[in-house]
Amino acid sequence: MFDLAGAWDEGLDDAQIAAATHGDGPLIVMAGAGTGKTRALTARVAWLLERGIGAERILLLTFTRRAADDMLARASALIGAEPGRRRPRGGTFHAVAHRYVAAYAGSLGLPDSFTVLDPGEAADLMDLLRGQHALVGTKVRMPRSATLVEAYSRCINTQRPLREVLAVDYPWCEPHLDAMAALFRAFTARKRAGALLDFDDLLLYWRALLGHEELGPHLAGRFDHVLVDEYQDVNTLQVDIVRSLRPEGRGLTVVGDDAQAIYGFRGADARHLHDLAEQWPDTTVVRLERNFRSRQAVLDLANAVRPAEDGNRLVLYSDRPPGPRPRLVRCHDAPAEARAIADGVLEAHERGVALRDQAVLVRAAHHSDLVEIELSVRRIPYRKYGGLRFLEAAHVKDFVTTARLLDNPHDEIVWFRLLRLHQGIGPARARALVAMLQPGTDDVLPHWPDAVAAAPAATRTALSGTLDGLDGARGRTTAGRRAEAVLGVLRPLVEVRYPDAAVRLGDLDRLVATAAGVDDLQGWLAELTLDPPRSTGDLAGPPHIDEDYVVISTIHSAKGLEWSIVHLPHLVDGAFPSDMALKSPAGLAEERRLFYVAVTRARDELSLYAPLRMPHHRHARDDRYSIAPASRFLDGPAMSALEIEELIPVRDRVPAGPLTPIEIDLAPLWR
DNA sequence: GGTAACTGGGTTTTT
DNA sequence: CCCAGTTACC
Repeated sequence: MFDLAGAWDEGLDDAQIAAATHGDGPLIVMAGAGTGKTRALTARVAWLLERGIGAERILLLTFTRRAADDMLARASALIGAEPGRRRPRGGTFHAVAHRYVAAYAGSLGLPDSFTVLDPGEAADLMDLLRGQHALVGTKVRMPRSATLVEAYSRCINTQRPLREVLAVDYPWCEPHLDAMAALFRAFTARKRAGALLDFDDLLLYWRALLGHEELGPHLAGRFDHVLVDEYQDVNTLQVDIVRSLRPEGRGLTVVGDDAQAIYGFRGADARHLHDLAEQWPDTTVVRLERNFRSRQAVLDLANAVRPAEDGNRLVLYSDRPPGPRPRLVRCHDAPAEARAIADGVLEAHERGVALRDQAVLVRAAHHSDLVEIELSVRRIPYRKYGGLRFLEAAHVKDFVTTARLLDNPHDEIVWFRLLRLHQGIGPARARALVAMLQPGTDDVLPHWPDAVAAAPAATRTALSGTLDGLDGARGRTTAGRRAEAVLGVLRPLVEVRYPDAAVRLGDLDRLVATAAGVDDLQGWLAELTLDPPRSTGDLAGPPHIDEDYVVISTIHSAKGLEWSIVHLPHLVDGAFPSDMALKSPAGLAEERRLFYVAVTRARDELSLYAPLRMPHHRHARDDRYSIAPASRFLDGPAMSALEIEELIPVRDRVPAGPLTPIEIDLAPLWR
């Protein structure tokens, strides 16, 4: 049986215990960074289980799959779960939504074989349709397909009309308002017709299920408790979902920190966190301010940069010894910054700090380019998280789309992509061939010979090989074998298409290997789409115990994580804060919160880097530089929490005066 | 008419 | 480094 004293032994303090043992009324846990909210939430789940609430009557909505798994595993450990015992339901909003949409596909008018589109595929679909809506041409600037998807998604996620979204966020697109509205209508219709669901649709459909007269209360009634993590990052749709799940607020627990709201660009708004407290008068608010993670010197900086506008200002404090003040390293330029970081990593390693306990956190994925080069040169292993995703690599997309074809051969976009992989088939021929295959009809198989005959002579062998291979793959029974067969189809195409085919096929081999243990290929693909591996290394499974590497991550992907030592490069206006965000006060405020998140990842040591000379990217070709003193985050209060270190004199010297001309003779090579 | 190979300009963050 | 626009080739 659950022993509450066991939880105390883990070091819960009064505030955490108050959160864990709260009754049924709506509960908001305002949790500053590093204040042990995961422990509190875990303890709450354990406490609920101990009170006799069935595990299947608890729903845990978290921001990432990792957070959900982590919490569920810890809760199970707390109550000493015997194997086979039911675990609480949990996952990301999108993953849980997918489960419900799959279970009630029929009621939603969807076939069981519906497909989840990733944003890249959604952009491809936009591209396919834009031609019919006067959104192509070179005379005026046209929104890119990714921009179209973004704008569309923002309308959905904030439930604001397109007119308003364009006026506020995409003013330069306003001339295209009518065309975009028409395109978006066509986009929705096309998704509907092809049983294609993008990420937003998953939320829309789940919300629709919950809003249904009979089904809604039934679904909500399955749970006694709903716990939502990172509530400052929810958007309007997610708020609606939570409200439908807990209409009276009974059994609702949300955890959040408005100072860590960093997903405004995705339609999130921290105001939802405050609205909640006003919605039900009997809401209990528990504040977690005692930080278990960082030394006080790091927290002093965090408190100084914490945005002032938040209503319930949390001030973090620590019982640990203060530790060294965070350093601000002012260095000559970005290469010097990279060298300084590599120096710091090696120096700490010699002191006994494992590489895995050190991280370089960046605003944008490419900010670590030079650091990566420097680490490679010095043979310091690293792993990069965030930024370009594995799933976005062309060959992985090829694999995923082809695998989808097995169960849903009616999807024109997939055929289009697969056909274009063949040498000699471009957009025009692919379109003609897709028309011949008639993917809308019952079976595409009878049309295959026609399609092969219509293809250019040079590609017929390859094309018929592809089609036969697909047919063979459809006959395979297990997911693993099907995945293998798909790779078999793709292998010759990849070999011809990509110069670095060997590397890409290596990736696909690993992907296929992970499919071996699954029973449902389509479900596995949907999961892969919703929760893609965060770095290529993740596919290889859990890393070895003795494997050691520095972590490079975007700050967004680093949320919720911590390291002993953290390096923050590129603290220069235009880089961090990003120049894209400098235009509006709201954008700048979000950058500041992002900075707060970055600072609070550090347990013991924190170094900020401000290169003085940065290529001004608009003129990068001219080798013109802008002189940037530092980021505007480093104002008075922040500076007083910092130790300043000047690295400027360490600049590489070039011999003065004219050099002897150097001649290089390549003639011997051609003899 | 259609494809492949080249060139030059632009680049945030993620479920 | 990826995309779009252009050109050269079938």
